[in-house]
Amino acid sequence: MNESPVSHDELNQAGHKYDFAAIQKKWLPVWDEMKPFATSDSTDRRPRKYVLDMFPYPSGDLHMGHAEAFGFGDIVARYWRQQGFNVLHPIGWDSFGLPAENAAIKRGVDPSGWTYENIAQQKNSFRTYAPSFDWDRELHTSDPEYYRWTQWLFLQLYKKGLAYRKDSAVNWCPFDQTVLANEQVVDGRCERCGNLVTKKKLNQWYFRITDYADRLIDDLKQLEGAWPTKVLSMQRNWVGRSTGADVDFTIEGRDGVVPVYTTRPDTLYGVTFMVVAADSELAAELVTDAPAETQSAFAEYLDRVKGESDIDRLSTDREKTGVFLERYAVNPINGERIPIWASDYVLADYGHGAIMAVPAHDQRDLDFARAFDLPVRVVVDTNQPVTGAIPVLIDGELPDDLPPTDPKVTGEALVGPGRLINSGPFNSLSKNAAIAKVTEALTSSGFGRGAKNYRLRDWLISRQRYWGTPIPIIHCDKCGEVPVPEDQLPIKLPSAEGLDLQPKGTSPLGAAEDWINVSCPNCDGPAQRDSDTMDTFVDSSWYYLRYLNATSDTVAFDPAEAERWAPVDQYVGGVEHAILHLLYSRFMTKVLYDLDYLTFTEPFTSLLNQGMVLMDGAKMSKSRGNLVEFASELSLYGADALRVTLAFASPPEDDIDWADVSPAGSAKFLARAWRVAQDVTSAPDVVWKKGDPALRRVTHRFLADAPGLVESFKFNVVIARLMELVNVTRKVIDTGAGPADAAVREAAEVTAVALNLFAPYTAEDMWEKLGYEPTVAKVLWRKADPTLLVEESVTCVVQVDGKVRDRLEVSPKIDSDELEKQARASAAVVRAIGDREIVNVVVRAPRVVSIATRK
RNA sequence: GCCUCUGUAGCUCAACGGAAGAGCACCUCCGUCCUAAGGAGUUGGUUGGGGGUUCGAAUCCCUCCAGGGGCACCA
Repeated sequence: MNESPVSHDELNQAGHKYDFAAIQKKWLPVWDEMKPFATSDSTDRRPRKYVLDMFPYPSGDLHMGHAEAFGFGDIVARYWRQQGFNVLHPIGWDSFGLPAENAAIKRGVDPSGWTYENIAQQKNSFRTYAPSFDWDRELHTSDPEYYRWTQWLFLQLYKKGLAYRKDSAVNWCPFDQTVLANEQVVDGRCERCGNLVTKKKLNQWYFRITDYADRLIDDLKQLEGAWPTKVLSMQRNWVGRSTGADVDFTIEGRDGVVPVYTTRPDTLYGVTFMVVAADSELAAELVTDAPAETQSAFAEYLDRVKGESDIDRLSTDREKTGVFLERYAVNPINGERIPIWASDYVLADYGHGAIMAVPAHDQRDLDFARAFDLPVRVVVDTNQPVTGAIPVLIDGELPDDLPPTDPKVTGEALVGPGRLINSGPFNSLSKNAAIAKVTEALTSSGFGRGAKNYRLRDWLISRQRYWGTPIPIIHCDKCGEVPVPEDQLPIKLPSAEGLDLQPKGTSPLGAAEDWINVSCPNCDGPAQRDSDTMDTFVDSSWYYLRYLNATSDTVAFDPAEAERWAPVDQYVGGVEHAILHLLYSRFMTKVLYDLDYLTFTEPFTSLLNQGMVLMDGAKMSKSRGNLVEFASELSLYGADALRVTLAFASPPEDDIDWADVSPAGSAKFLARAWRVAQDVTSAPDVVWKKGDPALRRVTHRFLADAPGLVESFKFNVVIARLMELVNVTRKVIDTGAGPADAAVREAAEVTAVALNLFAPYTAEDMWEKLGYEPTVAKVLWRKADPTLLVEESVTCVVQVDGKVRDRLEVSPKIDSDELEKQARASAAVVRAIGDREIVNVVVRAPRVVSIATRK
């Protein structure tokens, strides 16, 4: 969209016109002096609200996305202050992480220097944007004063057995040369750099988040209605709980049992083969006694599987592949002998890495059975239509004796409900009853038991990089793994000077000899520090608590302060963190609850996900050439106009296309509102009651409606209503009661107070023009006068057979009988009824009378 | 493929089952040396389509269509 920007020169032509630049310059130092948003101490008796924006990674400049998100958070924070709450609204920096390190490598500078310069710059652009932050609590996760407590947290988890090391095949980004958590792999690619992720066997640190899987799902109930349903379902999906049973199979020529997990124990009689994960230890073991031919076929297959990227594995409709291991398992329920295959469609790290295959009732098993011509036995009569089979119509109708549909022929597994057949004593049971009965039978015979499984894996937190929190563990030849005593924290990062930060697969810290070599805290013998650093998501998993005691050097946070302020009442941030950050924070909160540091189990009571700011329908980026610079928009239109534009463009959770919005329009609106305040000629002590009643009604309807709209995040509607109020006030000034009317002052004051949410500079300047001292941000929201909310008359619609036939002006308090009488008396209504008989009259006073006749 | 959310004026969105409305944009007029600022006013709708429930449906139910998002060999 092409529009000429409104420069402040133009707006300022006449000298007393709205000049956003001058207003910004005027009020910033005043606010700096006042510090109106410093959180008051614990003696403050007002009720509290904790409003938190997801803290930014310091990338240098603010961009439009920041402007939007922090704008929304600020609306909420300012709103609660107006409602009489003591509001905590802090800000900090997620300042550890790869970009600093990559920039450092590229330019040969210190990651620390790069980071803190960026913070200074970004802080500066924040200043003009003027969110109502309490800067006194500013924190940086890369400060030793902060990461000392991240290390302390690690040790608490370690003591609880929730932090441990293990060898396993982990996600490895060959570009960033570091491991990644499952959550950081998106479609088989590194979520940071986009390169294909490979697998690598490494010894790594994990947090035992799977211990909390059930609670991470069950506690979501507390958040229903307060978090976006989308996020709730993403969290639920990610944890991925399923319930079923473990069934113990024996294997011929082998001691012990092989448990398999199934969600369908009811289909146990339909098992016709077993599949083990090709890359599992069990597969390797089973194949050792097989004929040489089979061994080499298996080895070849395994090579192929290992070479597959996750992208290959994830692609849909792949042909099923596998190798018969020449071994047999025994089905415990009926003693049947079934062949064992190895395949890549069974995952080594889910369940037990082996499955019982029921091809008749599982699509994947059926695909495999059809690929290798294995038997298919139907054990549940599902009576379901099968889309893959085309029934033959006889005289245009389905024959009654349609033969049972054979999945092996149709290729469609029968997954629906039904009754059991071919299942011995369980025949004729329904699917659900059979699941219970078979599980029971397995349990009592000792061949199995009910079981749950999760998609969630433990959280891999080691990173082979420099710019992160060092892991507070010392490795001693004699004593093994020794946690650093808490009084020796923080383990500070050594200077990057002289270190080769170039990614090479091992941590750069390993080369810092002075740093890495220490004496063992236990035996004083020679030992070495752990050279890995923690995933930055560990830093951000608990930062919301650090704000409560941001400067304390004795505790991570004070539980009493947490009791006072936490959990966060309103959290604001992008939906891109719907899984990662939120899951980790929820986990850490539950851990701290179990350790008795907290009295609540969910960190964020309410969550607002803002949409993205797009340009021409696409994500903004330099390479795409559609980047709208925050700084240039800021100098063109000012902070207030940008904030209004972003809040007005759409509901906050929707995306905004910058091509569709008009910051110049917002600037015009602000100028219009500002002029209203300027035009007011009455004194602050006017008597409201004497003001123009029509304007007062509009003002008080706004006062009544705005709080509900803000609380349901309908910021765009609030602004539309505010525009309406300003328009009506303008009209009263120009062609109505005039600028001296009390209602005009009242409307202007309400406008200023409401604008404080969206346009703090303009609001402050209006407030001054209206004869008050700063700051408008501390003015309480005025209560609507209920007597001004009732209309003196309402229009009642009279319908006859659903058609509007007349309208009556009636009192809002009219009773039903009187209203019906008036409606029946209406000439138009009588005409519409004619000579037909009235069969029903519905009266909803005072709005509607509906008369139905026999036709 | 499965699960979800959303379709209302050109745009962004409102409307306890009760008259389809706001803001912006557009257009016209006033204004102005010119342009802009500013002001006044008018347009604009099969509420995605079809069916049902109801005295009455944008709203509830079914179905289809179109978009967005999530999940997707997790046994």
